[in-house]
Amino acid sequence: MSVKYREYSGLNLPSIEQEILAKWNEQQAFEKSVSLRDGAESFVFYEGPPSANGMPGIHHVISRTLKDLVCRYKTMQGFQVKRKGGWDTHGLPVELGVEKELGITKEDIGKKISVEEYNQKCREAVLRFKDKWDDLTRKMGYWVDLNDPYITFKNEYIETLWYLLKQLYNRGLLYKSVSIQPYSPAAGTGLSSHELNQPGTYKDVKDTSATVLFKALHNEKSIFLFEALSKAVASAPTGIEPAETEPAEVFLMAWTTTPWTLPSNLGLTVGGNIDYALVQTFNPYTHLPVNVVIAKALISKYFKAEGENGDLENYTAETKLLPWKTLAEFKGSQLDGLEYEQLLPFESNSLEKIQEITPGATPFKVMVGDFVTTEDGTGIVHTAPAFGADDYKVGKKNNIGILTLVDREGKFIEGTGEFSGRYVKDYKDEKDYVDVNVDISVKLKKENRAFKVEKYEHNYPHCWRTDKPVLYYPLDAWFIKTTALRDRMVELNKTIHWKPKSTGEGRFGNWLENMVDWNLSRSRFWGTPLPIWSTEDGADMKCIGSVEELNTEIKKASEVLGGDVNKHYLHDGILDLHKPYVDEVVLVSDSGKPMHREPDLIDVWFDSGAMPYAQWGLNYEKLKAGDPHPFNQPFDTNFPASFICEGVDQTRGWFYTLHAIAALLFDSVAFKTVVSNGLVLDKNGNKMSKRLGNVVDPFATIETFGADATRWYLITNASPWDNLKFDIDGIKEVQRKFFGTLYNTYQFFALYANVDGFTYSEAKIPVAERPEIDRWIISSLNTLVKDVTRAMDDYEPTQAGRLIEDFVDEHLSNWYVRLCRRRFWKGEYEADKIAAYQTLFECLETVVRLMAPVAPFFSDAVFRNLNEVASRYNLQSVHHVLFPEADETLIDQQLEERMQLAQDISSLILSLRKKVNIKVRQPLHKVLIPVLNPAMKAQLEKVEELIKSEVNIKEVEYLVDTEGFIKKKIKPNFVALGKKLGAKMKAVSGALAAFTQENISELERNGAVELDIDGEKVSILLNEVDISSEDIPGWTVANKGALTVALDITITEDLKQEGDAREFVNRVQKIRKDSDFDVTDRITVQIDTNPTLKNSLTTYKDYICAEILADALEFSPISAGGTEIEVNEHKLYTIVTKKG
RNA sequence: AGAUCCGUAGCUCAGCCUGGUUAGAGCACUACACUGAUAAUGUAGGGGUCACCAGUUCAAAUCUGGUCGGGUCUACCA
Repeated sequence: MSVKYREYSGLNLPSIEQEILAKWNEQQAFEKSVSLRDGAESFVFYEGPPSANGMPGIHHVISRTLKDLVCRYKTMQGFQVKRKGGWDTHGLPVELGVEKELGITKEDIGKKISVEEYNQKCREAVLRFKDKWDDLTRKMGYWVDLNDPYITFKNEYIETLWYLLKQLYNRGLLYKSVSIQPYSPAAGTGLSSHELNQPGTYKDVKDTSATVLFKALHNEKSIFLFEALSKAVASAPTGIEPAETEPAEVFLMAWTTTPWTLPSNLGLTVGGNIDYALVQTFNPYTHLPVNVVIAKALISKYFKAEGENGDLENYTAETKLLPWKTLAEFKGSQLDGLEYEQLLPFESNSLEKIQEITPGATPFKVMVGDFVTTEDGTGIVHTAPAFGADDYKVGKKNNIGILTLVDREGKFIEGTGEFSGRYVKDYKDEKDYVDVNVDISVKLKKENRAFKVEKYEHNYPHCWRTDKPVLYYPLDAWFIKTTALRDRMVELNKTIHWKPKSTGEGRFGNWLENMVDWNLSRSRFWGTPLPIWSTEDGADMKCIGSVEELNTEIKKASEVLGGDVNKHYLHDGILDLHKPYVDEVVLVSDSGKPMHREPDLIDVWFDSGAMPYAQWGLNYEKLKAGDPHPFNQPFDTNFPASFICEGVDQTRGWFYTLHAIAALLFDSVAFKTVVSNGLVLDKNGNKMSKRLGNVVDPFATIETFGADATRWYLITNASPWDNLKFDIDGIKEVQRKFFGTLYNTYQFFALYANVDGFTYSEAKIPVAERPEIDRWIISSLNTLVKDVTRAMDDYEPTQAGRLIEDFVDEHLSNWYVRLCRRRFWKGEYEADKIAAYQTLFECLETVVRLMAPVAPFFSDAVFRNLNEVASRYNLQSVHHVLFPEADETLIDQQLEERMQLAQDISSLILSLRKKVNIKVRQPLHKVLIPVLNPAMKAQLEKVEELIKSEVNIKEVEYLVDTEGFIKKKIKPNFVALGKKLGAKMKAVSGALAAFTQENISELERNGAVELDIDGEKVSILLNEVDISSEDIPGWTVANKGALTVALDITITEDLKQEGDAREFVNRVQKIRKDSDFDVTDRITVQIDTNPTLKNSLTTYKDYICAEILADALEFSPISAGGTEIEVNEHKLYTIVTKKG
């Protein structure tokens, strides 16, 4: 075994990581970190499965670092943390990738290429970059079980999904219904939201928009409108006579950018709280008098202000300015239920037809909907349930039926009059395409049913493949009735610990409140098939919940139906649960009819949301026993998750599907804590994208700067949930500042510990017996442990990391080591030195354990180096030991405070030295520190020695309050006084500012003072003010807060000589170093005669010799070969030689 | 359009929950020092209307409301 601490020749993080990786591999460090905790309490972690059909990016590094550090931390706290990896393998991105690669489109599948071949291609493509991912996982130090991951395309996985779906089905939570989905008539296919979000699909187009007039029926629902009308007419001095032949008409005005949907109109929707007005005016096309209902806020869009109350009587076709007049105002809710005349009646949309499709439907009425705005249009929304999701929803609620007068090719069906057979948009690139929307508008104009027709430019989605406008179309789909359990899901969500909180309450909470049923259907090829078989008339259905069940049903169907039915699946049963095989299977209904599979696949998000169960697979014994959790072990100890973590973009993705399935089927949360991290942007705050060329290659970053520096940077630079502007310079800074400093500290320790043979073999010196500074750093260290633990427990790794950084840099390196350097290289190997070694060792070892979760490599390297010599643990890796626990008895608040005082005072003295230009090497006689109270003096006395040596001062003199000598200032303590005084604060503050030195002294003597504020007596206590010294007349002083120091800058002859001596020592040390002498080499020194310096050097001969490891100083003339040095402006030659 | 996060020095971020009177670090820049840890370190300097507006309060970077700008998610609508 090595007895020396390893020393490095320079800090090379990547190479250290290589070494550690090799060790982990060879020693099975990860596996051991799990098996060492056998029998311990589990901390359950779920790995959100990435899709391995694309390259990993730097943004994957951040969430995986978070996952990893939490798991490592919990392991170090004694929990057992199993981390099963997983791969998301189904879904559109995979399919699109394969289509692109093969140069085919969806329509070609099943034609140019068989479904079987196509799916085979998908299966191959999906793990294409698995090696790259595994490589990144290893190199970034992410510990996750890669040997036995769950893979969503495996039969066992799909089978569990089927089991879950069947549970939903049995509970009536899985149902088939029509939904309005984006649909491309040109391509003949529905589009997923993903496809709709392809770049460039939304385009600005000019469409014919029409504001049309729906004629209100005159009955009790609308009576208030007609009454308002007749009242207005009656009160008018010369009203327009409602002619007998032409009864007054009231129109509801609605706007549409898709006039082709008008024949399918079945309702009008208004906002309940929106104000509407009944306006008397004329139709600008027919010039007939009309009375229209429109949202009050939108009147100005249709009528000019100058036309208000215009001359309605003398209006003619030639009148330029349309006169108008508000007759009545009312809320939208008053319009609810109002009926109107059908706008464009044809044979295909007669009431009989409508009720044939939807029995009992009551169309052509006004409804109230919350989606109505007064942004544009008229505030009355033309509602055609087939062609808009909102329309469908509100229509269904009000039972107005549904009409789909356009077929899947995008043309009007037969029975729509002159429009029959015409395409609603130019889907076929026809040469002489005439826009049917224009024709519809013209027809309406002629019929006095259009008020305004114009071209309207808006943003509309287009099919990314055909470039043709999408339309929203009703398609059959299977849904999970998530809304049935909405309240429970909201309730369960309240028990989840969200980081950050707002994502859970806001983004996720609101999402739950407004949740709609989950549309599971996807009409694609590569995915989990819906395990539902139905008869042709849809009367009988069967949902399959396991492979065994399917095989049984396969046999049964074959027996009942006979013939060739299922003949390929009789022997071995079904071997692959994907298309096309499942589609070949025919089952039989209880009534003996053949059943075919419902053609849909399910949403991939169901795949990943079901991973808590499917990752373990279905257990048949438990299933047969009727276990409510029939999954393989270790499911029971691994549900729900203690912790999961993914990007915020998963809030409505994975987080939601996990939550929904767990709530729906198991009345449980799926995870107790969830951390959602923000995005990684480039250094300018732009999203990284291949297109912009600003993506950061994680491999290159890790290879150049090391995984630890990268991880540390990602974690400490910003809170995980804030977006991170990724800047390479930031990593460089981390590397230099944090790892560099820590490395130096370790290197320093190793250097001297090796010289002295310190192996931590001596008995531990009780902390109480160690010097003040040791007790201080140990107190700070324990405070650090306490704070880091708190931060980590609260899932605030950013804070934890920053705390560690501050400790290493400010306390350990720049104060403890700096002040203690002498203790390591001077003197004998005895108590004080051993205490120093033990202290520094303990600090290093603890720091390394604290940082291990975030920086797993470097921490392990240092830990191993320390432990190989000291053998304090019988464990190989820092990741196997326990996380440090703070020892409260070692925390001394007073001590930490006074050390802060010492640091502040030293810094003040250094600034004074700088001001008067006296270097630190020149000793000074004394420093004066006014003390405001005995406690402060007691504190200072304890750190006096440290201050003296740090700033090279002989004596500290404390100035107690001798009146007049110290000038004091007084300031109200706002926190204390504010509460007491409230509004009088300003006056008191003014009064205190005017205090004289006598006033202050009086307050200090009596402990209180009475002030007269606006005739009121106010008593101010000593502890309600802050008194500080500000000046010592006749001295150069420096202040910081309540602290003041004054420096005696007289340099006596004696001090001067000592200064020379020190300067000389410094020069010789430099020579030693330049000559590459070992720190322990003894030397001889020859000095050229120099009268001024000889005196100084002789006086301090002993001191000098001790410092530079010389036996004597020899003064004799040097003729040649000497080194010229400069000691306080005196030039001097010297020869330094190694002895022996 | 809705939800949410963010806006503090040239850059990266603390401080905000729990309001308190000189708003802090680090990086970068400039000058000086220190040097047996040296690709480190210290001291000093410049640099801020705490995005904007209004309110609450004796007191607002901090609390409330609104506006603007940026990001993300969801939706896409007559």
